[in-house]
Amino acid sequence: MKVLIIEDDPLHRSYLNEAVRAALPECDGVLEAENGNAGERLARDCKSAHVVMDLQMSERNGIEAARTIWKERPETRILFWSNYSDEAYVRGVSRIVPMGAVYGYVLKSASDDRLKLALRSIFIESQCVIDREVRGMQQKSLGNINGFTEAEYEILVDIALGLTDRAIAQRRNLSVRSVQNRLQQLYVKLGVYQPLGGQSDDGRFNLRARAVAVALLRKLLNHSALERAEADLTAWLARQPHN
Amino acid sequence: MKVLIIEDDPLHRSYLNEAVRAALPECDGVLEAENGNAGERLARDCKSAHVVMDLQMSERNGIEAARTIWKERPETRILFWSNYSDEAYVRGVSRIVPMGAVYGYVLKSASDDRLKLALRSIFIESQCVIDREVRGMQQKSLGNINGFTEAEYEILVDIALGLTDRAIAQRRNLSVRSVQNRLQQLYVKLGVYQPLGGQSDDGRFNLRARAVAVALLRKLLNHSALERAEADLTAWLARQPHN
DNA sequence: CAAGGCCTTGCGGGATCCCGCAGAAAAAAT
DNA sequence: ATTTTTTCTGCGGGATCCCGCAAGGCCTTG
Repeated sequence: MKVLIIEDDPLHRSYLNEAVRAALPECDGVLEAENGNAGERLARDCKSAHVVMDLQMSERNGIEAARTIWKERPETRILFWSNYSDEAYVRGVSRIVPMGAVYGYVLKSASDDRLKLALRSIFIESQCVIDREVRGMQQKSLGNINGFTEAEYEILVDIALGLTDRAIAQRRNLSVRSVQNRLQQLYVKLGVYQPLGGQSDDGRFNLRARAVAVALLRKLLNHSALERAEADLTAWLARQPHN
Repeated sequence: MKVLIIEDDPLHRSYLNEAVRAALPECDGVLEAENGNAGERLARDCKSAHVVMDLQMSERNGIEAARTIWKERPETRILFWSNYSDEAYVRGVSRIVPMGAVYGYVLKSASDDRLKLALRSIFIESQCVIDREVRGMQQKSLGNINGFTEAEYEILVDIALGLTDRAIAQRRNLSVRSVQNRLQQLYVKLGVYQPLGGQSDDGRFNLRARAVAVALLRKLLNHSALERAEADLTAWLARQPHN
C-alpha cells in the first residue's frame, strides 16, 4: 500500500508525511506532490495509491485534481485535508465523489489524533470520515432548509461570472423568463429580495450584483469555484457559434 | 526586544517561532497570538514589540489587525508573512502603512534564509524588505501602466458590494453620471468593455457583474477585501438617514 | 491669455434588469 | 386518473444600467 500526498505547503507536507507514517505503519511508500498536476501524474503512475490532499493549491486546485483522479480510478480513496469548510469547497467535493467511493474531509485545525484516526478509518477500515463541521455544512447545503438547489447554485454561478439573462437562458436551455424566476428565487434565499412594501433602503442595491456579494461573503462561492466556472464557461463559449 | 507572532496555523506559528529565535538571538521574548484580535490585545499590552503576522486569518484578518496596531503605535515594525501576493492584499497593506514606517512583506514560499534575513533587516537594520514578487505587484498596482487609480478601485469595490449607481453617487459625493463615467473607465481597464463595433459576443455579459468577476479572478479583489468593504459599507449605511 | 487635457455633469435613448400577473406544461401527490 | 403543486413561459411596464454627445470647470503648458 502506498500513500500519495498532494499539498503545496512544505511544512504541511512534511507534517502529513510524518502523520501518515505514524498512523499507517503497514504502508510501504509515501509519495509527495506539490500541486495538482504533479499529483495527477503520480496517481496515474502508481495505480494503487491512496491519496491525501489539500484543496486550494496554486497550480491546479484540489477539486480539479481529485476529479481527474477519480475519473481514472473511481475506487481511489481520498482524504481531503483543508483549512476551510467553505460551502463552495464542500459542495465542490460532494459533487465529484463517485458512487460508493470512500473518502474523507478533515480540517487542518483538527487535532493530531483526529487526523491519524481518519487516516486509519479511510485507508484501512474503508470508512468515510467527515469532520462534524464539514458535515454540518453539507447538511445545510443539501438539505432544504436554507439549502440551495442545484438550479439555484447554477444560476448563482452564472451571474457571478457576469452572464446576462439571455446568455444564461441560452446556456441552460431555458427561456429568459425562467432564468429570471430562478434569479428571484435566489434573491429570496440570499435575503437580498426587497418585498415591495418594506422600502427601508430602497434602490440602494443592484440585486444581481448584491447576490454575488453576499454569496462571496458567505463563502458560498470562492475563488476556486469561480475559476472552475470560468473555465467551463470559456469552453462553452468556444463551442458556441458566436454570431 | 520582544517579538509578537500573529498566525492562526499552529504549524506555521511554531515554525515562525523557531525562525525568530534563530535569526534574532538578541530578542528576549516571543509572544504568540492565533488571530487578529488576540494579536491586537497583546500588541497593546507589550508596547515595544515587533510584529510578524499572517494576512488571512479567520477571526480578524491581518490587515485589520495591522491597521489598528499601527494606529495605536505607528512606529511598530511589522513583517507580513503571507501565502499569496494577491493584488488585493498588496494594495490593502500599502494603503495602511504609516509614513516612514519600517515593514516587510515576504511570501511563505520563500526560503528559510530569506525569512531570517528579512527578520534581521527589518527588526535590526530598520530596513524595509519586500519580496520581489510582491514588489512587482506593487509596481503594477500603483504605476499607471495597467494600474488602477484609487477612484477606480473604489468604484470597483462599490459595485462588487452590489451598490447601485445612485447609492454610489450618494456615498462618494458625485453625480450619478460621474459614477457611470468611472464605471466605463473601469470596464475599459478590466478589458470588459465592448467597443461598439466589434460585436463578437454581443450582449453575453452584464458589464457590471462581469467586471466584478474578472476582478476576482485576477485577485484584484478577494474575500478579505470584500469583508472589509462590507464592514465599511454597513457603517456608512447606519450613519445614513434611511429615508 | 489662449490652447489643450482631464474630470464632472446633464440629457436622452436603447438595452437590460426586476418582477407581478396569469396561463400552459410538467411533476408529484392523492 | 384526477387533483395539487411546482416549474416554465409570455406579456408588460417601471427602474436601472450603459453610454454617446456636448457643455462647463479646473489645471497644466506654451
